[in-house]
Amino acid sequence: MSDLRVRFAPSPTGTLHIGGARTALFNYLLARKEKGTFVLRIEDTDVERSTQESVDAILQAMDWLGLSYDEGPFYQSQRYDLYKAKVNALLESGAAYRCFCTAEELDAKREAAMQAGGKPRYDGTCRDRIDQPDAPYVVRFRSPLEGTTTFVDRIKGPISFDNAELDDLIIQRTDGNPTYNFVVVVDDAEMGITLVIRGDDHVNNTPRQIPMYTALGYDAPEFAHVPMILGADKKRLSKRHGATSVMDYRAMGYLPEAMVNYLVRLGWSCGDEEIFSMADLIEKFSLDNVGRSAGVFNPEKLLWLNEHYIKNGDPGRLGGLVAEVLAQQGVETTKGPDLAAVVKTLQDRAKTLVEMADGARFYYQAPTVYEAVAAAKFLTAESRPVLELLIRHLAEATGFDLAAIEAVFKQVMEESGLKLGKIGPVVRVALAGGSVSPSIYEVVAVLGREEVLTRMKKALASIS
RNA sequence: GUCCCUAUCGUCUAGCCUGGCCCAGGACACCGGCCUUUCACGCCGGCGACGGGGGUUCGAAUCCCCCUGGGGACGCCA
Repeated sequence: MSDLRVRFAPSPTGTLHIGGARTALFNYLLARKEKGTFVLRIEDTDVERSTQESVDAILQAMDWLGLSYDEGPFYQSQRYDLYKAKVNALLESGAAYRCFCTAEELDAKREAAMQAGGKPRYDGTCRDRIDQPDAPYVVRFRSPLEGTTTFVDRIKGPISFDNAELDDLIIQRTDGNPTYNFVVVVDDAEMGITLVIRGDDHVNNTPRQIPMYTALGYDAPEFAHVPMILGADKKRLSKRHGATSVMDYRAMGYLPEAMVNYLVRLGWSCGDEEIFSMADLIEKFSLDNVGRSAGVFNPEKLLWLNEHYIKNGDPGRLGGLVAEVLAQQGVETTKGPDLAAVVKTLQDRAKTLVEMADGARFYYQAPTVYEAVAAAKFLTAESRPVLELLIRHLAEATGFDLAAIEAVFKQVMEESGLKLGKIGPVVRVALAGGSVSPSIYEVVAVLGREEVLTRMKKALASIS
């Protein structure tokens, strides 16, 4: 166990997105690699937008990806007493003060400042006021006016801000609830977080938070800001770029290991290596190799990785997953051929579990209608003799493994004088209902003698 | 607008810190070929980048400066 303590702190206002998942992954990986502690904290101080459904969705997504945490989930909504006490401490020490400006006044000032071409900042109206009217107020943190705040980002290197750029941010709302920039400081400190790994969009918050650690009597943690993930148009990744939720990909038939592999390589690299198992990553991951610039989310590469993991996956496990997809589509898989055997015939031709399910369906549901074009071309009077020949020999074959089946086809080819190119398509339509299927010998073997004969006879009967 | 970050093939990136091994390597995608009973897989090959301008140096993708591009932040959201 090392002293490293990291955390993932999502706000439950939606599902777990690609970007959040990567941040969580980086935290997880570093914690596991350094044998540190990974804390999960739910940032639900925005009562309006936080929902239990979102919490569940996030937890579920993390579980799917295999990102286990050591402590938590902690809910900020259950820690208000702590925040309240800290706000009061700041008020007493003078590090914070009450501000009686109304939201409307503030909006107007912000608008004006923006118009004037400046940075919209709080003008400090209540910073030094002595009277304390009996009116609604917010609490603001007294930020330093001069000097520079610098920190060394573990990914980006030294970053510094002029304190004059900062304004006094609100740490407690009119309704008494604390705000993000405050609770994040209190919690990261109270939970002993030593390294904050979070999105790039928080670099600007960092110089505002550092003085708060000091005012509260805490040591500031280290920071590592992970670059943003962009869409193909270089704009911040959002719904209009298509599926951005991790679970959307699960629904589309993606494997969690493909998602993890893709996510980690977006912004991190290890020489020329492309394929990483979670175990590899725990061994090899390092903040030193995380890039500093934003990256574009590339669904094609994710697809390729998924294809890779499907191709190399354990047939038994994949079979279970495909069965789930099929079940959702109302296809029963408990009766037909062995799922693992079915999967083996499809691993080289499916890029997703959904595609695999599409390819596997015919094994469990005999064709009720034949694909029109294929039937017109192959289920003709001309193919009757071939089907009859096949039915006879297949029924008589001593074994029914690949070798036996191949022998039967060889024999039929000889007797009919036809090449496999003529016979294969006929059998394919009869068994699978269309012109696309795995290798015909494999299909025959997996389907089994009884089912093959049934389907062939049915096809034969359809030719009239 | 102000501030912060950032910049190698269309995309993800290696190389940059510790200049020469780089007329820049890998992967995805794309294109062509081979294999082939369908669809795929696989294999082989190809296209394709150091944003621009100044420096420093015998020598720069690598170091420095400026410009430009891109992203982010500027909320009683997180």
